[in-house]
Amino acid sequence: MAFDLSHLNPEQRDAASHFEGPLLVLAGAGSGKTRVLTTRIAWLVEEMGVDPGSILALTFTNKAAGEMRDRVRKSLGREPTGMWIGTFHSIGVRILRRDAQRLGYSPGFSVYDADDADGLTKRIIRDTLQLDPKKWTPRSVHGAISSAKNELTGPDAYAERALDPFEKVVAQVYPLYQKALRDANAFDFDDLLVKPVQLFRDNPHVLRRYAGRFRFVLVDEYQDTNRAQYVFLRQMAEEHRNLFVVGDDDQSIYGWRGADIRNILDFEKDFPDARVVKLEQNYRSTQTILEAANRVIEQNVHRKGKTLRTDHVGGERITLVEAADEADESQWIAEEIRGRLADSPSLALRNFVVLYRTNSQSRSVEEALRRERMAYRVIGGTRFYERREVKDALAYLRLVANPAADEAFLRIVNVPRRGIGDTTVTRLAEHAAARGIPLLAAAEQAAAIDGIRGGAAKALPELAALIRKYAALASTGGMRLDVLLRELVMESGLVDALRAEGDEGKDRIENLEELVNGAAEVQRRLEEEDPELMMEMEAAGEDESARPLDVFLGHVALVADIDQHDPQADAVSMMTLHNAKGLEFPFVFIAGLEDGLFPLTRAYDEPADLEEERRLFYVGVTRAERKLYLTHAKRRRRGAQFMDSTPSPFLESVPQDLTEARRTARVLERSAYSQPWKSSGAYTTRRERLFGGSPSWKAPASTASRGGGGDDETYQVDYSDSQDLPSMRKGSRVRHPSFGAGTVMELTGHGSEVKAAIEFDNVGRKTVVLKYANLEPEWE
DNA sequence: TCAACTGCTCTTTTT
DNA sequence: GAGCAGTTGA
Repeated sequence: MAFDLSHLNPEQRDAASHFEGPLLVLAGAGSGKTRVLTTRIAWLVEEMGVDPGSILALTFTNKAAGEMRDRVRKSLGREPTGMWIGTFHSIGVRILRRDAQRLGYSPGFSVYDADDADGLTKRIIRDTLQLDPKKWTPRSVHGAISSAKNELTGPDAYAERALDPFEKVVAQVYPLYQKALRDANAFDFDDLLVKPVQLFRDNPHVLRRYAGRFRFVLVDEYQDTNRAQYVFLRQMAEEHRNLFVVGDDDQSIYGWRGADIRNILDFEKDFPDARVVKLEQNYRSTQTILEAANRVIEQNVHRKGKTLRTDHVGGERITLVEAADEADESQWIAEEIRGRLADSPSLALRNFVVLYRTNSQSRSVEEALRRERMAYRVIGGTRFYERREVKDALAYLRLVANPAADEAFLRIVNVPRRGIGDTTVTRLAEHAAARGIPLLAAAEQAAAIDGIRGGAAKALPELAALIRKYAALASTGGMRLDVLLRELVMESGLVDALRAEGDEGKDRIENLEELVNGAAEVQRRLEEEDPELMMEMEAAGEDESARPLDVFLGHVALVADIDQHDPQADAVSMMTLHNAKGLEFPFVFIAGLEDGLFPLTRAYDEPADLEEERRLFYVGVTRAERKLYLTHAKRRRRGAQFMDSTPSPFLESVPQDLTEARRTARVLERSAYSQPWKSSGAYTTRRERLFGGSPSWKAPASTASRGGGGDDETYQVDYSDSQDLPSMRKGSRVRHPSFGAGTVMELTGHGSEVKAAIEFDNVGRKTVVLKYANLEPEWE
């Protein structure tokens, strides 16, 4: 019986049943490219009798990899045993786990995250090179190194090309940085892409092993590949040439991290025997939405050029919303969702998504949804593993897995406090550097190091002994991973220290419990021999192999969404536009369509950047199946200051006959009476009542000439951002999250920098910056 | 020498 | 609010 391809249209079928040779699928948004990818995999296995173990499928996010694996499993009706499906980074880890010894690493290596990498860069700039880390910020230096690595430019080649002073500094740091990583038995994110390429280049027989095994290579979101990824693919496919890539140049939004749009534009040049299939039929959106999307992307010059078609006709108009400020905008969105739900009982919260350019925009939307008592989940933003206590616990664990991981050691050496300060650490680092040993090893000898005395001389060997003890436990495999982690956070004193922090510490302890649950999950999957995880256990080395601990840490480093594991939950989704790629929702709100925010101001410097912002907008528009809302606010707080905003120029490219314009009640009211100080809205009104009404302080006259004028400034503080900066006056009773209840004694400053001197009932007088203090009215 | 405190700066997007 | 540098008191 022939494999059934009847669920595909002719172009899709053409692509999915392509057997050998390079193929580029130029797939528009919503054209079913994921379906084509998974169908091709199933077709190869079922119809052509290809061994699943010879298929390698690469994606950019873990989410996409997980979905692809699920779909393949479903369409095969069984586990695709031996097939490798994963992100470029996770595949890199797998390869390195097996073959890192050839690069001088051991399989228990660490993966340094961005913080670790910045920290290491900083130490090199400050301590080794004795340069000023303020002048040469670790972030930008590491960014330059990262870019160089992604272009496969090594330290020597970089140094030859370094011209300006900044590049000269980078050229000094770069080789030291690479050496420090190797000494720490650690890879950074970029290494996970670059090191396999080096490995293959220097060991042709290793490449032959992989290329010989994976006869079919598939890549999703090919437009996002950078130079290193491109070379990796070329290495893998050079001989068999079965490279199947799917992408959309119009959705290239990762230029800033090295994605090279030329990889897709020049695919036919690079692979002259390549076939190209275009998928221009869109199955996702209404005609209205699609027409708008086409108009938007037409404005870009650098593109292959596709025009999406749909069989859907008509569709609801796109709603453009003008709001007074971000709180008003968020409130409007929340109420619109409520209204939609009330109109159609078949709709659920999960049918709605709010998209924005920057993570910080999520806050006001969250507040509005909370107020309306609607469930929501925020994708991205402050991730679980980025939380302080989680990073601390993981640092302990990483040190246990890899005693050479100096960044982990530095993180926890005085957490919880054990009386080890900067001076002690510096002495320790000097000792370690002189002997070429890791910090942890130096800590064992602390008592013998000049200048380390007293408490530190005792605490350091104790810490080292603790780590050694758990390292031994991890190696024998006698203790379950989750049990090990639990005991480690207890015995290290981490939990006790958090307990002493009070309410906030309680939340943090809960997060640690969550982490222990994550460890238990990995342990369980390994015990059940989950094929996906088992693959990482089979390291190539004979004497050393990966342990559950290594597998867990590898996952934590690469999998961002340990804490948002519930795709079925009925909740409104919120995420950045970058995170939205590949997803679809019936109802989509794109918030913050203001000049300077979206597109960001800095994008105006480079035409290419502006085109990338426009592609980002295009990605957002094409997420919508049924209805699209584009909202903007006339005024928004950005960082420490307020900005009057004009609508995004992107809105001009959306044809008027496809849209309807709306204004929030607050905007209407204000323009009707033109009395901006008479702000309305239930929430503000409640605040006004609570705080006794009229504003009781003014911007000092001296600031009146700044920005929009003095009146404006006062108005901003008192009303328009009342949710962030409650209106108050001398004598108001307030509650501070850590200081408790108190009475406002004095108000100084202006604009967003208003400070309040507060006499707290328990802790006395403190001065707080209103913007950050998170004060609540005290209910009495 | 260290912990606690003050004051200052910072906020694009992500593996 | 967080991270960091600089200061102060113990």
